[in-house]
This record gives sequence, structure tokens and C-alpha cells, in this order.
Amino acid sequence: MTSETETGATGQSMSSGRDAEAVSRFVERFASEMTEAGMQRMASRVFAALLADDDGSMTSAELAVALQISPAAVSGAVNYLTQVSMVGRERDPGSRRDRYRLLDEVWFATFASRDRVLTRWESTLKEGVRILGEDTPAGARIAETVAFFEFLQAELVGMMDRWHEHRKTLGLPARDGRANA
Amino acid sequence: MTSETETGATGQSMSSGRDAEAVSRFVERFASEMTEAGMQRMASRVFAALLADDDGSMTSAELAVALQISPAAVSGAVNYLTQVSMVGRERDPGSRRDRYRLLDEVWFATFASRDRVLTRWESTLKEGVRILGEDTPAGARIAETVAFFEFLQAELVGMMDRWHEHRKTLGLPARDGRANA
DNA sequence: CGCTACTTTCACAAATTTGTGAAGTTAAGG
DNA sequence: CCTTAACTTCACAAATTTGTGAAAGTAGCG
Repeated sequence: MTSETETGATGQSMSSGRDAEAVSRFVERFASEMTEAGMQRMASRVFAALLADDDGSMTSAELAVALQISPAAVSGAVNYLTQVSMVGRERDPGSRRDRYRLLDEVWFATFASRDRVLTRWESTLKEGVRILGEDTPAGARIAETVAFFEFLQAELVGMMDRWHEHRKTLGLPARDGRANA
Repeated sequence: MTSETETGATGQSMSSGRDAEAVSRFVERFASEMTEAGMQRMASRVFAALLADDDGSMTSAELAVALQISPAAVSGAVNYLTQVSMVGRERDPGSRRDRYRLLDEVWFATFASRDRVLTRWESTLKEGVRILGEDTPAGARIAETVAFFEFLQAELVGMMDRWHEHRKTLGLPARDGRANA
């Protein structure tokens, strides 16, 4: 976590010039928007907490304190987040604590996993075309859906390249090769 | 619904050359994949049923029979689907029945509504940058996230144009101006 | 090799979500 | 207008999901 001198999740800012309470409100607000979009609640909260952390990296215990949840809840959330490649698990050498770290290019990874979902859908939809017959209106409609998804996946690649180009023009602070958005 | 002569959701195909049971399995399978991706179960099932229907259009009663659910459940699902612009509500003139119809360019609409979500997120994230300070690592990371989302939204427009171009090269059946994928 | 600090797993209780039947509402057709 | 078919709303029961405490498992460090 960023500062050891901050108070807990609902505590008032102390000396760090950062309003811990406002940060916590932001974390909760963004988490709840992600939840509305379909992500599990605890996973959203953990992710948002990491996003708002300067290191982009917190230990299990830090997360539990900051979010006021049990270690078990942290474990579950973090498990999910590593599954979908949004967060990495590290171990500080010489410590028994795991650290969880925002992966490089989180959003890229997130979109990439969407991509995997699309692939699954495509296979089901192709089966649908077969069942309905490509000459039926329904079959044709579903075939067009497949075509659209295939198009989307192809576009995604180029889009990511363009993003990396665009990113350079943004005057960003240098990458440290660790936590990034 | 497409055929009045088919039996119910689990019935065996009769004369239409379409295997009703296989269609139903496809509907359920695709619906469950959409559900896994975050859509409400009943909404997914209704949507999938419409997708597999030749007209892309069914009445409330037809949906209730095909999916074995209560009118109340249809009502709820359809309400959601119209909210997110995936399905349109019509009324056959001279009838008391509503018809629900797949909208033109459903997937386009779906992505467009994603777009609205991104906009909401952006506003929250910008607030986060303000709270954390753009000069802090966390603030900078979140600012980059905002930039990425803005980039994405900009890309979406061009991508849809390219899709429409690409679509023409696909040798699709002519549009009837009503139900499409 | 065992102590201890941490993480994970498990069973359960609480909360939330989901779908239903029934009552209420709306509007077409007489 | 009245009748009646259809849709919607509402309260509730069932099912699912969620987060917890406690027990079990792992791995540093002496």
C-alpha cells in the first residue's frame, strides 16, 4: 500500500496531502460501476483499490484492512482477478506475504479476455447456423453475427497497435516496467 | 414465431425439416454463454430465442411457451432488453398482443451501449485523477486509463464504418429492413 | 525439523436475486 | 360503456450468491 501513515478505509487524511476518505469514496464508486457492468463485487473493489494505489500493488493484509473484508474474501477476489489476467501475484522475497499487482496493460488484457469470450460464442453460433440451415432467415442472421464477431476480433489487433502509437504522443510519465494502466 | 406446427420447447421436430429440439438446445446453450458474460438469465434466453427465430420476432405468449416461463418473466426480460436497445416492442395493429423484435444491427446497438458505460466510467475516473493528483503515480495511471477509454470510443466509430464496408463484401441476403443481426 | 506467519479451503448464515401466481391495469371490440 | 384479452406490478417463496469464521494447509526462518 502507498502509505503506512494513513488511517483505515473510512479514516480522515493525516499528513500525506491525500484525502484518504475521498480516495476510498472513489474506490468504492468505481468498483460499484464495474460491478454494475458484471464483475463480482469483491473483485471490483480489490481491482479499484489497486488502481488507486501508487505502487499498484498491495498485500493481502493491506487489502483486507483498506476494504474492511476478511482474508478469505481477498483470496477469492484475487483468485478471480488472476484468472482473468488483470492482476498478478508476487511474493516479496524474504516475506511470507503475497503481493498483488496490477498487470501491465490491464485494459489490454481485459479486452483480450473478452476476445476469448467472443471465440467461444462464435463456435456456438456456428453450430446454430448448422442447426438452422444457412439458407433460412434465422441461419443467415446468425451467420452474419459470426461474421461480425470475426471482423471485431480482426480489428482488435490493429486497434491495439494504434493505441500504442497514440500512447506515445501523450507525454506520459516513463514506464517503470511494473504497474501500468 | 416461425412455425405454428412445431411442438413445444422440448418437442420433437415434425414436418418442417427443422429439428425443434436441436434449436432449443442451441438457444439454451447460447443463452447460457451470454449469461456467463453477465446478462440476466431470462433476458439472455429471450434474446437467444429471437435470434433463432426466422422472423426475429415473437409475441409474449410465444416466448412464454417456447421458453417455459411465466408471462411475468417475459415481461421483465423484455423490459430489460428494450432498455438496452437490443429488442424493440411492436404491436400488431388490430391485436392486443405485443410483439418483440430483434432490432436492426443488434450488435452495433449493444456495443453502442457499452460505449455509454465507458463514458460513465470516464467521468468517475477523471474524478479519481483529481482526488489523487495527476502528478502522483496512481493519478497518472488512472489518467492513462481515461486516455485509453477515450481512444477506444474514438476507434469505435471508424470500426463501425469499416464493418459496414466489410459487410457489403460478404454476399449477404438482402436486408428486409426489419430483423437483422 | 518445528514454530509461526500467512494463505486457502470449507461449511454455513445472511443477503440478494430470480421467477412465480395473483391481483391490478390498460385498451380493443363489441 | 362494458367485456374481455393481454400486459404489468407486487408480494412472496425458492434458489443462488456472497462473505465470514474457523480449520487446514504451506512455506519461511530459526
